[in-house]
Amino acid sequence: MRVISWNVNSLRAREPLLEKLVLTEKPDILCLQELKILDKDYVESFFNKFSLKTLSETQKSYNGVSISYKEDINLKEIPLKKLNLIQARNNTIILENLKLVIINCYFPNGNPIDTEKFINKIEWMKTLFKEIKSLKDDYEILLTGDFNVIPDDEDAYDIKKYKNDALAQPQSRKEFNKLINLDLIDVFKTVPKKQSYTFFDYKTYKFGKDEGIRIDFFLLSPFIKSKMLKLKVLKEYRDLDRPSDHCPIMIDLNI
DNA sequence: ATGACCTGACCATCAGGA
Repeated sequence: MRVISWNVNSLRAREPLLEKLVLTEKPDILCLQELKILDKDYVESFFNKFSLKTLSETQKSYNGVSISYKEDINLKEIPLKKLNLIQARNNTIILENLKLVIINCYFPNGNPIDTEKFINKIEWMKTLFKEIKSLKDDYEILLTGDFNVIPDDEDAYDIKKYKNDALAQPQSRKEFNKLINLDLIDVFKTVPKKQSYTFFDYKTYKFGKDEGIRIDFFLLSPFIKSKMLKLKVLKEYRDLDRPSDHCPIMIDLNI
């Protein structure tokens, strides 16, 4: 089973690259973030063209997440409503036959740090922690998406630039580590730094300078990790016409 | 450097991203 996660920074703007991604990489499950479109029917019909079913949480202009999947996959949605109370930031699905839950998240950015936005980021992460804590008793976990957290200094090309950024604050890292301490494995952690960056700022053309940060993740329970066949940041999609500022991330599982 | 670039709103310029 191949799972891809991608913060597309607008579905409409990324349609040509999404088509390429779907046709080339053939994901079984495709988790997207930052759709920036309200129209759920539009999102669904876009992926229908590629024989993918889709479930989505949307809002106008901002945020929005979706999970598309091959038609023969048997799954059900479990809405974690507390994660979508204010903005559309989560879809969660269960594959009952595998006892696996897949949680797709667009974590709040949280900047600037002296505002309500940062408080809301930390609250949202605490809510996610509680949800996963209760799910992990019954299910294997695959948690993915744009976490908007730089967990360690080495996950940025120059951590000094992020000293006052919500992504690298101790509180943000603490909430990230609480997820890890639920016995979830950050599988990209052992991938060499320059191959594990997932975001390159449009401003000052960071991609060309290889100055990125690692903020998109797969966090897996140990059994799912044991089924991992392949893992890759699809960096080439950051180098095409009209790219997202995030790279897609891809994992193959022997399940 | 509270910058730069990109997107959606909507038509001039702002909010938001990270």
